[in-house]
Amino acid sequence: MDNKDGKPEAITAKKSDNFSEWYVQALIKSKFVDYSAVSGMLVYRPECYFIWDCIKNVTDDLFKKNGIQDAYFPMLIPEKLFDRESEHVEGFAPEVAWVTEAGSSKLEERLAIRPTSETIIYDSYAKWIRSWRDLPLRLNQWCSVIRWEFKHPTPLLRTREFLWNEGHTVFATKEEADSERDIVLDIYGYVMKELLALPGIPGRKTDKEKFAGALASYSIELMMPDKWAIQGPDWHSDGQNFSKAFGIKFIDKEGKESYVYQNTFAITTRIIGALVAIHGDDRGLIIPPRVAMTQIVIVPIYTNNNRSEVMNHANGVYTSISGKFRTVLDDRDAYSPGWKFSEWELRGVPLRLEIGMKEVQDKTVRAVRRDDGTRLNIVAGELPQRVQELLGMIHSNLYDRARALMDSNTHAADSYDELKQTIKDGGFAQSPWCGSEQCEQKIKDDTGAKATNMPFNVQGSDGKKCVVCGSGAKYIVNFAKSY
RNA sequence: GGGGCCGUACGCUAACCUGGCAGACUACCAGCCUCGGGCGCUGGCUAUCCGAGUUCAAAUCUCGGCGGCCCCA
Repeated sequence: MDNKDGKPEAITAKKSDNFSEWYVQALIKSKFVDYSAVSGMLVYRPECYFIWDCIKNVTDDLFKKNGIQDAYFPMLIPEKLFDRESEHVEGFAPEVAWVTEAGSSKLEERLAIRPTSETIIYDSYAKWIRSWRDLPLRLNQWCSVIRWEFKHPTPLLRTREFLWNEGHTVFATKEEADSERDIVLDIYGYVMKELLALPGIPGRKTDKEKFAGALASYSIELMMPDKWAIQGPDWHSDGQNFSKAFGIKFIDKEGKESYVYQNTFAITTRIIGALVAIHGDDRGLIIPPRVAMTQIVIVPIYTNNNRSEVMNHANGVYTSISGKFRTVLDDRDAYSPGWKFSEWELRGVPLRLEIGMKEVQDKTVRAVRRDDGTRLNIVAGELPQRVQELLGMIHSNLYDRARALMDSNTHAADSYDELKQTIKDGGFAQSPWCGSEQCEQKIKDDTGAKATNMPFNVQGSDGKKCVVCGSGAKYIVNFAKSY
């Protein structure tokens, strides 16, 4: 984008000055994703897709351990099925893409390309469930969905196609259905913290912001570097809305016919956009070690005179760690060491090992952390253990840094003035609220902030007054400008 | 719905106003190099969105199409 300084591949925008420009350059120049021929639809290149694979594998494993199995349902949904639940249709209709033709003939009934799969899945559930013995039924699918956004697309954060899991579980009773909530939210929280080094705020959505057709929605909210909120994974209690619309009913133990209670839940590729945005810096991406396709890059530093000695040492180091860590030995002759440093930093490899003649003589390697630039020399014989420690430290540091950003910009705001000031300054305002949609709407109109969720870990609305109307507060709500 | 801007190689850009061999940087390919922060050098490859018009001659002027971006409602 800018060649004048002779570094055309480097990111020219500063994250702190121009966040959105920085974000796009970081993603594209690092070869993490690319635009495709379809506006609003992305190509996930290997380092990006690797992260999705990690999220998918770990999440799926935990789903299975908790009794949720994978299945797969069609991508196309007949219009009459799609239209069956009215709130659901209203929520999604404006951005549904339709298939209307096959070859040269018009279809008799147009088919929706799934924006989400409740309707096609519940049509099957209605056929499968007859008795209390068929319950619970807990299925999940990994797929992509299409929502034809008309706002300006942003890579990973707002795209017309994205990848996700959609869990669709059904139970005989409301209690049983509700008991799934914390299991699923804990799985998502674990994946965020332990894999992606991302902190989040779990809580319940307000009725205004809940999923179309749900009784209640719960989300994990994250803070972006511009101090706006972005919604992470979510879980919805759908009650009997869909089961009544789709006729999913069973004969219970007493011989009575009743409708099932349902839940849905999802994590999407959007979280990878949040990961890039939150961890990256002016040099490029910083990928947390557990999801980095390349965890360690070895850069040998040699001239024609000492190439074999240096490569000898570098190969030894590679052999000693490559079985245990995802390691690349960058022995490309065509690039200078400095060029390689910049390249791997741009791509976010968490740990770099430099090996030149000094290290050959000392039998050491020079390690450079991507997260904070720390350099240290490591004795070659201690490598696997030391590298293991360093990767762990990098993960913790990334998490702590993101946590500090979020915590230091989250404020209790018990008055309307405090709320307005917090939103104006940028950040999360946690304020008492009476529960009325008018008060919620007024906050949105006055400040541009919306209710992200009502955090589980913030109690104490007792005795407090709604910041808008002054009547008794029922909830503490996390208000923020939101993606 | 209304208004504006812009389409030159992988990318970024010059030439456009005032018509005359489409130039630089980068990438890419081949080779060299003294290669510790995008090192330096030699050689090579690739482009005027599509169509029509005006003209001896069109990237340049005119018209139409297609595509992209921005602003307003």
